[in-house]
Amino acid sequence: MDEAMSGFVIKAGGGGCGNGGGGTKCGRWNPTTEQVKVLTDLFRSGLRTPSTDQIQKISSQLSFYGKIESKNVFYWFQNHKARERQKRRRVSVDESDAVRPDDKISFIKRALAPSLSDFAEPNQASEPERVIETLQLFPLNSFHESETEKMRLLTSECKETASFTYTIETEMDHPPLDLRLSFL
Amino acid sequence: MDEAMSGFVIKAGGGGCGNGGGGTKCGRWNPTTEQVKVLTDLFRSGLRTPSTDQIQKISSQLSFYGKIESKNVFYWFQNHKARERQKRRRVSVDESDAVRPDDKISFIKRALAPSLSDFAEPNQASEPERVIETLQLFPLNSFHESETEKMRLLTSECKETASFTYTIETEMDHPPLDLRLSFL
DNA sequence: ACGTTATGAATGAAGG
DNA sequence: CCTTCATTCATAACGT
Repeated sequence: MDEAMSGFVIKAGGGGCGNGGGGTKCGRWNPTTEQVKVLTDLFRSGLRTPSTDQIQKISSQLSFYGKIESKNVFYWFQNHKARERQKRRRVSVDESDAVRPDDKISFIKRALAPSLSDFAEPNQASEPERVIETLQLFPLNSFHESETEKMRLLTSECKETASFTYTIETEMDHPPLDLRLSFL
Repeated sequence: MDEAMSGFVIKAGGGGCGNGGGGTKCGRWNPTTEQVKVLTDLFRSGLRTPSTDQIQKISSQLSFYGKIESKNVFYWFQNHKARERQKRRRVSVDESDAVRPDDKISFIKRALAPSLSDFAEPNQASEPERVIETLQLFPLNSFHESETEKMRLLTSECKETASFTYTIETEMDHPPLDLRLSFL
C-alpha cells in the first residue's frame, strides 16, 4: 500500500543534495558494488578502524565510483566491524546451543573442528593493524564471497530442532510480565 | 539495471540444511504459529528490545517449535517494533487529515498533542555552522582522536559535493580502471 | 500465473 | 565500542 515502489533511488540526480534547489532530500548513501567491494577488501586485509587520513584517502579513491563522503567510509567500517562481531557471536551461540548431544552432526563437527581458536578472539589490543601497503584489487575475474555472503552461508545452517524445555522466565523487566508461555 | 543488486538466493543445496522432519525449506526463516504467538506475547508484555541474553533464551525456547536462530528473534523484534511505530505514525497522519465532526477524541488529542517531533522540519537555511572542506591540516600528533572528534572532522553536511562529474547509473560497464590502493 | 501484501533480512546513520 | 532507529531490499505467503 504504502509502497513508494517506483520512486527509485538513483542517488540525488547528479548533483548531490543541497545544490541550488530547495529542500532536496539528501537520501542516504547508497554504495555501488565497486565501492562495497573495495571496502570489503580493505576490511579483509585487516583494516578495521581507519584513521582520519586513511578515511579521507579511501573516500577520495572511492569517489570515482560514485558519490561518497568521508563519513560514509567511517560509518561503513564501524558498522561492518560491529556486525561482524555481532553475527559471529550470535551464530556461535546458537550453534553450540540447542543441539542434542547425541546428534551426529555435532559429533562430526567436533571431530572436524578446525582451529577455530585462531579466530576466536579478535582482541583489539593485539590487533596488528596490518594493512598491506600495496594492495592489488580488482581480481578481474575472481568472484570471491564477501563477508555478507559468508555470513549468510554460515547462518543458514539448519540445525536439528530439539533441545528441551527450559524455563524462559528471566528478568526481562520488572513490569508485569505475567507470561504464561504455552509450552508445557 | 538491476545488475547492481546481487541478492541471490542462498539456496541451501546440499549443505547443512538438515531439516528435522518438517518440510522446512532453507532460505529465510518462516516462523511457526506457535513461535509467532510467543513472540507476540512477549511483545505485548512490554518487551521491545531484548538483550542478547534474552534473545538467546527466547531462541532456545522457540527452537522447540522449529528451526530458529538468534538473529531471527533479533530481527523479529526490530521489525515488529519498527512497523508498529510506522503504522502508528501513518494512523496519526491519517487522523489529522480526516476528522470526523462527531469525534471528540481526535479533536482533543490534536489539541493536547505534545508534539514530540511533529515540527521536525529540517530547516537548512538556519544552519549556523559551515563546515569547511579543507580539513587535512594536521594528521600529526593527534593520538587517539575520539570517534566523535573524527566524525566532526569528517562530516561535511549535505553541501554540494565536487564529485558530480559523471553521470550516474548510465553505464556500469565502465572500463577496468585500475585502482590500486597503494595510497594508504 | 501473476500482482499484492506481509514480513524477514540487511544496512546506513546516529546516539550514548 | 555498543545499541538503536529508519529505510530499503527480497521473498514467502496469499488473493485474484
